Amino acid sequence: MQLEKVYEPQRFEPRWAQWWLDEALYAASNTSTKPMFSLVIPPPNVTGSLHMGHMLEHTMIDMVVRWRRMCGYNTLWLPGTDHAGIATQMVVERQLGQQGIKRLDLGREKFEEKVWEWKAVSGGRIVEQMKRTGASCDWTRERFTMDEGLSRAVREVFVGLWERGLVYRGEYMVNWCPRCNTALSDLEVAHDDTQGSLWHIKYPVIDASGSLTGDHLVVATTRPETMLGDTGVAINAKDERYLHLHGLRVRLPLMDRDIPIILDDLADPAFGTGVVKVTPAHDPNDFEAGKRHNLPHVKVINEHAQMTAEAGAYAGMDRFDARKKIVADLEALGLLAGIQPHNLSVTKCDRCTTILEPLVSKQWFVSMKPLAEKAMAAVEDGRTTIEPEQWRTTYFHWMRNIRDWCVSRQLWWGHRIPAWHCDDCGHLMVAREEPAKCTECSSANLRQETDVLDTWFSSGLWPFSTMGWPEPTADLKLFYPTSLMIMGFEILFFWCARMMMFGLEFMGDVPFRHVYIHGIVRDAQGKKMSKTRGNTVDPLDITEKYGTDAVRMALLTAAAPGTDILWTEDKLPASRAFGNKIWNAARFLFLNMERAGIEPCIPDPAPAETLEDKWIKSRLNAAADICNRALEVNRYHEAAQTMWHFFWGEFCDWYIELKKLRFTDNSGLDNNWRNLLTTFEAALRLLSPAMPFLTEELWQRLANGAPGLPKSVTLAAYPQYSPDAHDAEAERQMGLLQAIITAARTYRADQKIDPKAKLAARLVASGEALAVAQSFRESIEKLAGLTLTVESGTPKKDFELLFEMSDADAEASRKRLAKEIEQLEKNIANSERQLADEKFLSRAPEHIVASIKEKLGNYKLELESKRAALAGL
RNA sequence: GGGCCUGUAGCUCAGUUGGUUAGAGCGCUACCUUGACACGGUAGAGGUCACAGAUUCGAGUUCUGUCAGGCCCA
Repeated sequence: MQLEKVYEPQRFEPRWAQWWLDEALYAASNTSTKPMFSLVIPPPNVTGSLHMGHMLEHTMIDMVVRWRRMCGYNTLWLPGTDHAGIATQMVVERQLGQQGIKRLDLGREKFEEKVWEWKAVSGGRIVEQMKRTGASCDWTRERFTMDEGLSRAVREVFVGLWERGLVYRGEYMVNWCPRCNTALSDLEVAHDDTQGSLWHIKYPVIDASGSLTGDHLVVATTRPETMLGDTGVAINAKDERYLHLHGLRVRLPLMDRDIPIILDDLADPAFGTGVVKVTPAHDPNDFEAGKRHNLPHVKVINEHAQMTAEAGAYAGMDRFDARKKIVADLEALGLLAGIQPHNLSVTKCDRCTTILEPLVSKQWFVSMKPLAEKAMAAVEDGRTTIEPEQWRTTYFHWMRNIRDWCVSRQLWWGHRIPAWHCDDCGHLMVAREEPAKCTECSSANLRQETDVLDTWFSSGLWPFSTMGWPEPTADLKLFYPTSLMIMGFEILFFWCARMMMFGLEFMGDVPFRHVYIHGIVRDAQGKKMSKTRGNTVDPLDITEKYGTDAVRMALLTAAAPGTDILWTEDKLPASRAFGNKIWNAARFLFLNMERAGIEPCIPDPAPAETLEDKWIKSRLNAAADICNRALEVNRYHEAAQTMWHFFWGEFCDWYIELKKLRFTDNSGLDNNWRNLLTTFEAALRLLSPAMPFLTEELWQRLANGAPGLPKSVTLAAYPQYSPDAHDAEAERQMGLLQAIITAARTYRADQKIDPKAKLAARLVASGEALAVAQSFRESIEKLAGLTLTVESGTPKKDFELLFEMSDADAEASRKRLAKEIEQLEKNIANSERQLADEKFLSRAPEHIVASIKEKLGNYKLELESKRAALAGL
């Protein structure tokens, strides 16, 4: 069998992706008795497409899931998407807008139909992209947050919370997005530090009889347009400057409304003028102050951020136009005392960046404190772990300062709140199914609540709603709690925290045993990738160009816990080169198998007879050990780097190089080949979780359809550590062999000896080194370009390699030796100083002292040897 | 304002509980178009671990402070 000369993953990746799907290779069993490993995907937004963040997350998940599966676990990776209420509604509204259709003209039902149509198109896209990248999900269990079953779970939980008294409805000040036309939760608000202004406005003081006193109070505000809704002016009780005015009133400019001067801590004597206007309808702090002082609400800005009829002459204007006009009008009246530049934090809509308007409205809330307490306890006692550690701290910090969650959204796309209003008596009913008549007055005039729930409400149920809850399904029984959750920190509060709360409340147990928070993929300058910045990388583009395995490897090797990935495209050629290396190692084996008269096969294991066989088995064992332990604790980069180093630095650089010297035509499947092929096959299994496509392609070619083998390398056994396979002797001896070859090569390079010229050399050694040099004499000659004589003797170090130097330039050697001697002298001085230090001797542990002594001995031997060599030049 | 993280080779980053001469990939230099691979091979150069103190026999690693950069929450 001939492999093409160059690794071209595009040729086989789509084929294997499709085959894995067709064979349903990754479907989990809910009747299996094998140990279980389950994980639910953080559901991507159904309207989105795959970006680098997904690619990183899915690659990590896929690696750990594939590894568990190969380790013999009954493995479930449950895929799906969420309906992303606001984002999806925005997209569909925009599309309809292009056809000149308005949502309100269409009506709720028709609009919902349109969204479902769009979902069918767009939801397919991200799933197709995932399939192409080989995500080893159980596609038979794919879910969507708006599926019937998941919607039922949403109703069940909402009603359950209502029955527990944890859901309430009321008039509160909420974050309102005038563009999305909906209330938002605190988490959907972005705070943006902006350079603004502080306007100082004169409010004329009036006395009890209603006449102007000629005095005035100067208030400082960042939002002059809200003054039209002022219903009070606050001063601080400790502020001597204004106390004499307490009890009087001021005449609100532009509106000619008389409003009281109140005493309240809202007024900070150190800020601005120390006098603050109070607008209970348009500011959260003023809302509270208004409650304390019974101030009326005057709503001057509406849901569309336009001035209301209450705004008098400004009615109908946009809030920012009104601001300009009001400032101008105040100035004309001589009531503008000044304008100061001022830095302030502006609240914006997380989705559309529109500046939010705090508005009072009737919304649905979930009481969070009781839920948060359970969620904290579960992490405190270790039922769920959160790693890296810093996120555990963040989790607690947020939970401790939690506030109630506004869950209602004024959207049409989402789970409609299961509540009904009686049009006759006004009674409110929350129920699992639509009631036939009012439970108070028996009227049949019922209207369902028009609000829908925050998308994160349904996402919060994901680990159990996807498994069939509230039905007691076999899936739930086996796969809940899930084993692991891998996700980004940006949804730690939005999602992870809520899943913890809902899981504990409704399943009586945590949703997952471990949470691992990965970093985010940034651009080369460390900036977050975003479409508006235009610095995004399309994972499918680079996948097409370099292959999925290369993209995976580039991400994995860079993904150290707790750090973000600065994405530079030069990571890709490197990992594709690694793929090419693997490909060509295989190509080499296949070519030589043909010469040896061997059909591709995975032979039975053979005893390791040669040093290189014993050594590579020991190294494979060590690599398997590191990979298994690293994957156990989410150290993906460590596993990936270990695979890389084992395959390239050990298997290719040394093992194959030594093995090829033993090839003879028509040898047949001897022990030499058995060892080589079984090691190669084990290496493919070792690498499979990281590079599933390439390893599958090569493994299938090697397996050659032989009976009795697993269907796919991705279902074969992952290499495991065995203490018996560790061979210290072989590692030591191989180390000597490598040192001999490297010494000769270094010498040649230093001396700039023609690479084709054979160099005569003498090796003096004793014991193990002598034995190794004797049995590998020809190999050393070939790999280092020598003609070598090996002599028994007593070298100063392990061995001495001597060259004929009659006409060679000794200068380079002298320089190198001098440098090495200098380093050795430094080391010796260091060690001697340490060993002369009584404090060190008395306080350091014995094994450390012993190791320093041994080190010193070695340095001295080496120094002697180098000095002799230098003298001999 | 409260909290978290980062600062190690030209670049991107590793560096478990303090203990050999601080590592990798890319890049760089020299040589090699050696029959698997130039997406390659061989050999190199390159770091006072941001700075200042402290603890310790011993600090890249622990503690304190300073500087620089980033993030989260108000």
